[in-house]
Amino acid sequence: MTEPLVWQAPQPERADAARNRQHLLATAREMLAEAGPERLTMDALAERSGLGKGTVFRRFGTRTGIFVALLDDAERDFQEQMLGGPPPLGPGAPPIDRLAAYGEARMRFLMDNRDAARAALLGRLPVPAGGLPASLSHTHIRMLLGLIDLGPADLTVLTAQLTAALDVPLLRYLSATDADHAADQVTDALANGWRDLVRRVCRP
Amino acid sequence: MTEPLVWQAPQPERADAARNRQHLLATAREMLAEAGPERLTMDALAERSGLGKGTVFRRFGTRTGIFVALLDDAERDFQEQMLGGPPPLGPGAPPIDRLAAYGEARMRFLMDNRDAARAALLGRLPVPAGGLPASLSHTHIRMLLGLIDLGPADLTVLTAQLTAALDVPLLRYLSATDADHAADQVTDALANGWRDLVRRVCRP
DNA sequence: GGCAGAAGCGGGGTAAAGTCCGCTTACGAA
DNA sequence: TTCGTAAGCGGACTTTACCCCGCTTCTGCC
Repeated sequence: MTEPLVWQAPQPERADAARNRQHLLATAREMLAEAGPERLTMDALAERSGLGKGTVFRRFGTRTGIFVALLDDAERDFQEQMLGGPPPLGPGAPPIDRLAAYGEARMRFLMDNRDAARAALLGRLPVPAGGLPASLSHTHIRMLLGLIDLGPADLTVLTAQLTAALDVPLLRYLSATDADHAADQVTDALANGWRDLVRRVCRP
Repeated sequence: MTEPLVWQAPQPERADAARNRQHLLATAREMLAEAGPERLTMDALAERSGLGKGTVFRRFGTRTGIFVALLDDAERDFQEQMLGGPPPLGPGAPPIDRLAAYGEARMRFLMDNRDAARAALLGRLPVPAGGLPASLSHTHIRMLLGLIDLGPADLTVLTAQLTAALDVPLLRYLSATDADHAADQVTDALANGWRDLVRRVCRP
């Protein structure tokens, strides 16, 4: 019996619970847009949504859990593009190109959801007991690396390294106090850097 | 006028302040060794050291600041090895070898100070306004990369990527609930992975 | 429909981070 | 030595995440 990857409510959710979850997510999104992440407190969310504090915690586990849920939600269609959309992001292109394209797409995605991304990814990560983590990003990168001929390589470690190299520089930037200043240039530089890193790592 | 890299008390510290700082650090180290990081609260540290809570915050800024200070302290002699010790860690070896050796050394260092490292690096990083960060690790890696012929490359981004690829996988492991289980094997695997990554990135 | 018991709910309670501000102390200059 | 003042100190206060547990509401089953 393994722990779930990230915190989540037990499987078969009762109808009222599901309704509340949706309501809470919608309210959270509103509050985030209106007043920024630091104003999104558990008490405020409970009050504004007309539910009890206990309920909020039951649904999301921790404050970070709210941002993770928000990001998951936004990630859903991004994920579809990734798994079944047109190349180079979707299947059909050579895996190295898909890897490069994936990095750029993920960066733009995180950038577009910067508030949630910052709070979700900087918050203390829930780590599954007894194993290495497997976020969506991690899984996808590992899958693509498996399709590339890399010679002798420890794919587990390489995946962890590349996942970190993809997310962390952007997160660092997003945490800077003036993160909105030159957002596009920075994103471009990071996307180019990712492309270059992939090329260096994967060339024969 | 730039912000300091990490939070620190204003420059010329009064004698009583310096004494208190040392006393607090020593007490913190004791508490960490005796009861683990989660028991090291600001209140507890203040009480045990016989000082006021305000003083603790004045010295370290935030809770994370204490772990950062602890780690900095431990890092001092490691740093000397790095800057002036024998090759391949110190100067004299080819920069690629130094880079590889540095990664392994840093991993062992973080592993030896895992409690402080985890708390310091997972805690919300204080990010300097208006620029990319420059931790000791970051600076050293950037310096070494500057000595290597990499062809066209954005060294700023590459440095951020490699710094992340070095620290994050280990931190993830350190955050796992059973982090002490197979510590040495994991460290070895990560060190090998780092060596391999450096080789891939830096080969002509 | 009625029932049992699990799932969900609410909101008061606790602990710990971080702030504030009036009092005290070190220390350079006269 | 004395004095002015900036630095330091302490601890009450505020805020907020997170826990607890008695009560309520679903929902599958007869």
